[in-house]
Amino acid sequence: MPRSTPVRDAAVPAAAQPPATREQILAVAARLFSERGYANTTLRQIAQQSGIQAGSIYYHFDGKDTIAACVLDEGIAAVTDAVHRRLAALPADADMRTRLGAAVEGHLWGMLHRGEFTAAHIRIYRYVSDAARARHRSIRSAYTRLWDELLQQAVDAGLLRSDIPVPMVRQFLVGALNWPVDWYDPRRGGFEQLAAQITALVLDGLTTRPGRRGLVS
Amino acid sequence: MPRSTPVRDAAVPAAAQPPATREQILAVAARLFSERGYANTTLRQIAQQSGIQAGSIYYHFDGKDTIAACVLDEGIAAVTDAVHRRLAALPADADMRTRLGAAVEGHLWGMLHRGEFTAAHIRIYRYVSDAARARHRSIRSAYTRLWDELLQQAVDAGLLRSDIPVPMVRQFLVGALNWPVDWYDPRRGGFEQLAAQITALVLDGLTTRPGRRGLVS
DNA sequence: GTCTATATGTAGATAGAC
DNA sequence: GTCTATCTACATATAGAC
Repeated sequence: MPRSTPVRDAAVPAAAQPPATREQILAVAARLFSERGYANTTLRQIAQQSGIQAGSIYYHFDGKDTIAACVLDEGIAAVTDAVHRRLAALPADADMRTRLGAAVEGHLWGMLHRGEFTAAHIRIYRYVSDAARARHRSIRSAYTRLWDELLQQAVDAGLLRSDIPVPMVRQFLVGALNWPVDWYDPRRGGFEQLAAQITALVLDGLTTRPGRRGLVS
Repeated sequence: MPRSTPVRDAAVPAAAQPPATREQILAVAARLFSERGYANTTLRQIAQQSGIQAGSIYYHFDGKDTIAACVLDEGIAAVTDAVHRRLAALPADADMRTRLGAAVEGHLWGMLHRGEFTAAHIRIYRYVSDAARARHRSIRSAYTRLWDELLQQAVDAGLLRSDIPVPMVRQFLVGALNWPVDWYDPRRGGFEQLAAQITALVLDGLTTRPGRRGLVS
């Protein structure tokens, strides 16, 4: 388990601080894990790009596995927080299509806004130690449950097709939403455009449909 | 580069042969690569599960990197072959929806039928040596081109939405089709059912639509 | 074709100075 | 908090017997 983040003096603006070494290590580790894979990333590489020596890492973390656990934490938190925030910001009487769209946008926002951590999470999750993975199983299954409930409500409301089991729809949907982190390029259209396009694709499909709502562009 | 497969006596039924050591090594490697990651899989593990000693692998392959290259080959070939076969089997006057559906089913069939190799391909591609990856770039871009052409034809035919660029639709689509290998369980419904469900989801989306064609179940 | 034995490199982790 | 130096383990790959 990671050390808990030390409490900072609230009177000092956080922005004035240089990046804490611990956070620096995590950011570098996330990027290297997703670029080079978990086992193929060495503590020496992480240390070098963090501007310290390899041995110094052990002052901040118990070891490589603990670093991986923290990176996984950041990645899943970015996504779940974004989804919860967007859903909570909706008016109480928002219809199901609006709610689904908000959840989709939240997932995409979390994924792309903290791309190093979310990409690292997706790519290294299966390959970290059993201990680190076990610690995350409950977090991930809570997120899964959130989607299953949302999708079931959408089925009940008559918005979603009922000919495919909700868990399978969820696996398809969340899987599809995880890919843009691989290829999204902010220079070709901003986030809002991407979110609208992906939302249209998952909700309405690739084909044209007469009287479609929410046409993009 | 791998040695070319030795020519076998055509008079001897292939099925009567015990699995050639070389093929056995590849199959074990593909499974271990996808289960444990590339860098975290050792030649000793591959050798042990192939029933030989680590040193013996070098009679069949130049090294770990060559094994990875062969696994990548098998994975992409399984998918491209299946797609080409399904498209070629269609009558010449098949409409675009039929053609798109055939390509989707072909991709899924290739992915799931040779799951160890295709899963390994997806998971290790970014992490093998530059040399092995470079060798595959052209193969992968040919496959990408096949999809872009198919999708563009579908746009021209009025079947596919034209408000999202074809390359982005392709990235979304192929990405979405790559996930089922992570969670498909043949004990819960056969391949035909899965293919019909995934096809419906990508073509028509998650939402109900009036007068939808091709309802599943 | 497969074995044993080993050369060589480098990984994660630790100890103790500063 | 960070450094240097080092321990121990195990990886890929090679050599040569059988």
